[in-house]
Amino acid sequence: MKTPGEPGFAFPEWAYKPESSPGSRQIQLWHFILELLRKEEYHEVIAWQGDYGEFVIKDPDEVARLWGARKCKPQMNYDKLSRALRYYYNKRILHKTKGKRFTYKFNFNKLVLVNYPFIDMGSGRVPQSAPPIPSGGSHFRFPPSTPSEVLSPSEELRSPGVFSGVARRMARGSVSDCSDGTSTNSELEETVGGGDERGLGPDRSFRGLLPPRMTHESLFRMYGAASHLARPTPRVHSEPLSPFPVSPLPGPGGHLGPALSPALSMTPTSHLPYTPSPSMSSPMLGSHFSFNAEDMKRYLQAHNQSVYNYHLSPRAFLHYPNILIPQPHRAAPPPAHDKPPAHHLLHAPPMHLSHSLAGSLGAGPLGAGPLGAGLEDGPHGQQHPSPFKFKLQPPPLGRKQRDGGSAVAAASSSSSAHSQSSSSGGSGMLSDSASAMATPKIKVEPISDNESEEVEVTDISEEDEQMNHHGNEEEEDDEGDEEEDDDEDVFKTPATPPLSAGIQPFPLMSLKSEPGPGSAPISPGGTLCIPLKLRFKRRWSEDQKMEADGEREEAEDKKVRSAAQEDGEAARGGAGVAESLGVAPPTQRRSSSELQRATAQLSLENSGC
DNA sequence: TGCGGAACAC
DNA sequence: GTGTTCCGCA
Repeated sequence: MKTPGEPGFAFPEWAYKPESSPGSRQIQLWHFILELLRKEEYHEVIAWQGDYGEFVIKDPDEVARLWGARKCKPQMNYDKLSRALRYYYNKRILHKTKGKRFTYKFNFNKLVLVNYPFIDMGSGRVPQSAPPIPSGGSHFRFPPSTPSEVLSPSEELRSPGVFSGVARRMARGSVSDCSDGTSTNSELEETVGGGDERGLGPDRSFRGLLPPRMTHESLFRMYGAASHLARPTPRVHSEPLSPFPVSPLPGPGGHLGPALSPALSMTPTSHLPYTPSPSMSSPMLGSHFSFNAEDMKRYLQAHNQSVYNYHLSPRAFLHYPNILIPQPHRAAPPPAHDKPPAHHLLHAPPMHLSHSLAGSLGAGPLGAGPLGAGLEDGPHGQQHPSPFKFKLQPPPLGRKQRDGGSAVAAASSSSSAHSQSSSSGGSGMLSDSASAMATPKIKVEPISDNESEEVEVTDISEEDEQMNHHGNEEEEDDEGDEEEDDDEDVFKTPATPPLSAGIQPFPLMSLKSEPGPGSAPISPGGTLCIPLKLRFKRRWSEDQKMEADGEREEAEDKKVRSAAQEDGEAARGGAGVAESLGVAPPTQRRSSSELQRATAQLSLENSGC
């Protein structure tokens, strides 16, 4: 098992390999696409459109030409390029937006989140349409931290600074290789600008980031800009929208920021077993972020949404806990609208987060489920905390699969539901159970293909959400997404189902309901907050355990579930809060010191709440 | 217009 | 492993 924290932590390799993958000759098509998308110059040729990472190739021939130039393939044409794009379907890097000509959509799960969190899809300048966040409706941009930002995911991730460098490389390098490419190159380069490569760590660093290990610093670096954002930073391009990039947490939140994106990345990769959260937390905790709660929340929301939107794995959500958004109340759902706007990211209603969190909390270890649901809200506003199911994504399906997939998807969804219901009776339980379920199953390995498991998880959540939401986010996309999901396959983990039932839309509810108290060192202050923390701890601990012991996981899950159920009951009773939870099983106990610390901090902070 | 298999190059 | 090229199919 790899833990996120571990160096070996695995993300799909392709995630790291941006330009540098050998086979790719330094630049991969999708990177190239992103590059073009972020450049205003190419907006006429290719531009973001619609939601989430959806983009349209306005001038296929030109895009092909540019790509060919970069790759020194004069013969390149759209037919060929499109073939390459189609291969991404399987990798889930992209999918075709059905019904829209020349329109594709990035699966940020894997890509963006992982790789490009910082990237601003629409370059900062050009808001083009940054890939809008689905739920939010608004488009979010990736935060371009800087011009350089772009980059290849891998490097980017690795080192914050790096990514800029990478971008450069991409720009330059990619194009530069060929004389032909020059045109492209030049442009790209311009955007890229800089030259600082910080070539920091290689992929590994990236990996490291995710996990607890990720150093805050690194994160900050990565998000540096973002961090700034939080504060009045200059850079922030408008990114407010972009979930990841920017906000991540600005300065104080740096942790978050990093965490988030990393988390995302992690999730996407899915590699992270639940650990992420813990890991995240630990770091975060250590640094304790000082962030504005609101901003954080918003950010988180956005993040969650994005995650959700992008089909990130539920795990991504886990991170949120760290974030901690004390706010229980979820207000209205930050509709897409809200989020969309630049500020929104920051401002975005925490709802989702809290809400999601709550759900997750209540749900169980996996925040994901709830989170996902929460994320989704965007459009609707609240969404139900639909239980998301974890699906393990199987390798991308080809069309064939898709075909079958539609049916399958339905089935899966249904099945997932079943599993959930069956598995956990309780609402909250689901998440937990799911998480538990998931965890064990989940492999941390990097896998692209293997992703199935890891990614799957993420996807699953997505699917679940989608399933639940269905039209919400992507209408058009939905199909695609669903397909993807379907394709991905889903393993459903039992968790989700209950959530819907159990999970309460309102974060508060969930919070209260959640058990927590017993276990964790709760801080006096906000009981609610504390519970959450506890919850997180539990989750984390659980995750960890799970990772550690697959078997135990189940047991724990059960316990948790029971606890959750209890919690729910308690909540109902009114008392709530965790006490009932005291049950919090061993997992809590186990919760790593980090977690505890984190929770403690959180609690403290929250108490303020 | 889009998909995906297959062979092949790097 | 990634992408290119070619091709047949819908």
